[in-house]
Amino acid sequence: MDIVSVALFTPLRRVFDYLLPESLNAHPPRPGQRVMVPFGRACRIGIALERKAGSDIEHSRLKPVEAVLDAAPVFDEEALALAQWAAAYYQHPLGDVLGNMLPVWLRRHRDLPVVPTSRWALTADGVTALAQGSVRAARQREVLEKFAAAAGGAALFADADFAWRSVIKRLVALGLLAPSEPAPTRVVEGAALELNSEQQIAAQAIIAAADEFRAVLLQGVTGSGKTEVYLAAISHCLARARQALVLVPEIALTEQLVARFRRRFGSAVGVLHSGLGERERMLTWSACASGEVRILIGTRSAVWARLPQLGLIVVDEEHDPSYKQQDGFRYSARDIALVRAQNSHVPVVLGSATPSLESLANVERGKYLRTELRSRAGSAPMPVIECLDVRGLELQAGMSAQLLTAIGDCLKRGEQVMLFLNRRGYSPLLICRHCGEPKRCDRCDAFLVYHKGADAARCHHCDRQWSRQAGARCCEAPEIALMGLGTEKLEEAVAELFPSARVCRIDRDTVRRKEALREMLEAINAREVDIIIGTQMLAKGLDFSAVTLVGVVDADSRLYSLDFRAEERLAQLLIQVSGRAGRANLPGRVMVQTHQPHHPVLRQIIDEGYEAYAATALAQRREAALPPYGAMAILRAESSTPSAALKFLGDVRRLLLAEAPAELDLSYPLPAMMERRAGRYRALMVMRAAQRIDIGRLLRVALPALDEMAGKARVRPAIDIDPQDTL
DNA sequence: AGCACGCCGACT
DNA sequence: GTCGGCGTGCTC
Repeated sequence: MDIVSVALFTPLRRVFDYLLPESLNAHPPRPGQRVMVPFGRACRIGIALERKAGSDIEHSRLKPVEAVLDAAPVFDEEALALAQWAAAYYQHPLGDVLGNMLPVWLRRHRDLPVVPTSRWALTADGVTALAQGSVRAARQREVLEKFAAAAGGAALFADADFAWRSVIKRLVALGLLAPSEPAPTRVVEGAALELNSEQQIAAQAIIAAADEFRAVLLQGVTGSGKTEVYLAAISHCLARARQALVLVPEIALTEQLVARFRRRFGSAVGVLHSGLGERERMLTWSACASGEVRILIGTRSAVWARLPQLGLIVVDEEHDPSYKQQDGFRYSARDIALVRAQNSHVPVVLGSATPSLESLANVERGKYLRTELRSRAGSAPMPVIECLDVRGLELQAGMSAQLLTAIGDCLKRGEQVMLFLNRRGYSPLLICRHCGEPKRCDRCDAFLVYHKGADAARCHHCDRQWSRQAGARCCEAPEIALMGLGTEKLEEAVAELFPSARVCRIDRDTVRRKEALREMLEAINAREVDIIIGTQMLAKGLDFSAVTLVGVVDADSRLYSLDFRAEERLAQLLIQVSGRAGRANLPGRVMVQTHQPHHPVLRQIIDEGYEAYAATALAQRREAALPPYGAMAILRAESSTPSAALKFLGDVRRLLLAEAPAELDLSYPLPAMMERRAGRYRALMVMRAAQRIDIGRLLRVALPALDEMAGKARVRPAIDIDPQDTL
């Protein structure tokens, strides 16, 4: 009797046993290999795990494996071990963990995609046609000329250039172009910048650990040249015939970085992020697994990419909360990067101007090695942050006279201004002037936000939108007034106040289109923009060289958050934001408007800097036994009826208390910050312990009962280990 | 999660 | 009289 257990891409916390039919004896599935199995009525793709002689399931109920897919396992040993570890650590079903680790294509399609020819060369006819000028169509001629100009007549077009694709197809049909052998990816070392002494020390620290696990915290102020250190370390890694993985928090950041990496290392650079199509992701994934891609740059999910010769991992902006997946499998790519580096005995670099308190605590414990970059390129000084007390001041579109004057002065000098406001849309409140009721979303506990461009009242928490008048059922003839300030309105007001200034807004609404962000960044860097308005999206490591004034229009909203990490976030945001101001010979200025000028956090960040703030915050966390000095997990629950989630957590709490060791702290069930979201009611319960193993052990014991209770109560539970926010 | 079966409203 | 709404139950 030959049986194989198979993990399926379901949220079910178990694996399924299948019989191995004799027909598969010649090529039995290896662990990590995809298989086709009958499941319920349908046939599904799963991942073969270990072979065994028997099963707990009655033999007659076992079905046979239908087929073994692919020539080789899609998970190597390293990946399978990592999956097992992650499933145990995050208490998440193995099948779903494995599903998250694979490109969607491999979950959905039986066969691998046909690899497109991405290289073509001019044929003899093509050369002649071009020489004779017999190609009439401008686009076709343009493409042919590009090929003619390229070395060996084989130009490479970006995969995304579908417009070119169709032209090329036409030219191939005409016999002027022919597919050519794909050239091997080449690492073409471009010119490296001279590293300064700090950068050399940092790079050396990483290079020295080339064959062992070492976590290096690269702490460098904005503009101190962290990327050059990454490049130096990666160059060394490539020279040793190893692959490098670079994680970035935002898709928006990949483009700038990819361009820079491609300039230095040529075509060996691969990119993986959620903005790519299914097929594209699959191809890059394969190229990583085959070793064709030598450097992979990507967002969160790229941490799972198969890199058989992995030699270095870089986590850029390591403090960024978007490394944590916020639904489903709630893993932290930053933490996975560390585990992966450890498993593979390679160094991992955590880069940030504002390291997470976790990282600083690990430096303190001697677990991470810290190297610092203190000087900015061109020895530009860090800008001074000015705290603007706006209490009692008259504000125009949220801006004080002082800020407006500073903007005017800056524009007069021909320099760029950047304004931050963390609310998108036009106005965050639509109020009925008769009854004073704000418009609310009917599926969330949230107010609607008016978007002027779309002339719609939108909920930012689900995908709903209404017309401006609709939905106000409060009065017979509602008169809707728009209150409050969003980026859209700020943009409008700024354009009115500074009519000759060219204004550009960067937020989730304006970068929705794929190319939009790149175009805007190009316009900004070409100095075709004077005032840049945006949400925190702008703060994430985007490079602007001519900005000398940064205005934080409203720092207050973040001071009232109940989350224990809110202050850390504010500190990081302020420092990151101020890093955008001033470069080289242009001194920068940062103005932070607040109604709480004496707020201790704000004061400390402004007067003493991030390091001092971090030291204070760490002391407080230690005092309160909060992360990074204690373990935390959150048990979340969602239900479609108001009290079911809360009641469920109450029941779970009793269950856990019966099992829990005394040192475990279990909060009462709490409604989530926004209890109702997209029509679902959400509740949570915070678990804390000195050691995370205590939480893990307890959950592991309680999970079967918990899952059963959840099923009966029709509640969807979710376990969030090391939560990023407690709301 | 899928994908069924399974009982009650507006349509050819 | 059907088509179809999504409630609940199972999947080796």
